[in-house]
Amino acid sequence: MIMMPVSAVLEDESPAQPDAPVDLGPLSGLLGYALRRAQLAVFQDFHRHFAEAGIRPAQFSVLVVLRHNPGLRATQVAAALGIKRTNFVPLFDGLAARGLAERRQVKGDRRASALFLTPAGIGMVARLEQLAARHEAKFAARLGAEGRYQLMGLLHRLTEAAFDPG
Amino acid sequence: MIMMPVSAVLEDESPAQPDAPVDLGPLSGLLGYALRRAQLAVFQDFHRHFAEAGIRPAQFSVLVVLRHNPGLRATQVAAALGIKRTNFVPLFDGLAARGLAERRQVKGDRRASALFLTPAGIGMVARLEQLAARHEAKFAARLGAEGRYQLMGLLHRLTEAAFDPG
DNA sequence: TATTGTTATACTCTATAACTATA
DNA sequence: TATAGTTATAGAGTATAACAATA
Repeated sequence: MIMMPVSAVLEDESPAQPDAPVDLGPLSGLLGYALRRAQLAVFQDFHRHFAEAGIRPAQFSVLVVLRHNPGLRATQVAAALGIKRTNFVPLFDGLAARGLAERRQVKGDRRASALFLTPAGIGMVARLEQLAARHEAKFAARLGAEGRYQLMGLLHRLTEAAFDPG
Repeated sequence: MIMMPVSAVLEDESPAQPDAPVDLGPLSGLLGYALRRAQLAVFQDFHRHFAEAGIRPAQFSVLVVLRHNPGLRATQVAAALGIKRTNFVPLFDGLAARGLAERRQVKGDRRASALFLTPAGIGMVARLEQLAARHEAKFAARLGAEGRYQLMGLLHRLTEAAFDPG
């Protein structure tokens, strides 16, 4: 027996009932849709943890890369993170304006500059990596160590496929 | 023994070598980073498949929901897809301007309108769902049926966790 | 000629506040 | 008072084109 909420409002178009659950159709079986929703969920949690530090995901990724690769050039950082050089400029400018990072002259190539964290930037990364660890632990707890390991492996397989358009 | 590429360019800052691979540090272990890269990879493939139809992911999701739930109101569609009502307006306007969807009066509530696809919109969705099936099959082939099933399950667990901020 | 960094620009997505016309 | 839809606006993210300085 099918029970449905009664609505006296809508008539001859047989439209959806106001309180009926929405049928996502083929959307619910699409990897891209599930990935987008999961990524938004994780990034919302990221934002909750990092809002106090005033750092967004893209900024975090730049800070971490410069922490582990001091002296990289803009083009290299951008390429490693999948950011276009042209968009990297204002992103880095924001970090530089806050005194977290800086450009230094490169001897032998006056076009380029080498990018470094300032001492303040290094301190900031140390703090952020602690926040990141707690943020990550929350999801690891939800998936279990094995589930998290499986997920990382599956995601890497998808990412690698991106550069091999079959 | 540690081997590293020689660079005569940079000196007393011991900066990274120009051609050395970039160390992503803790980024490579973060679920959020892996999710973002995987989602971008899948959406790039989506774009390759759907560019000829001139449909972006958000538009596709609205069309599919209206195909399977004719007569929904804007608020319901937006909520189901995680879009703010205010941002749904121009998104739907774009579909309406192309003759793919339309607003109809609701008898009994003159504030609201019921949303429907036009015949052209229904035809478009039929075509898009075929494109989506091929797009999806590409990634299913890369993961295997079992890997894809596991991935969907893990992603759902992350998404559900979003509404339970622990 | 090619590369590095940059400016200008535009479009999408996302977010908040505030308005209107209804209910 | 509350709700449905809308407008205006602003901030991020992402995209292309074009330029100057340098290699």
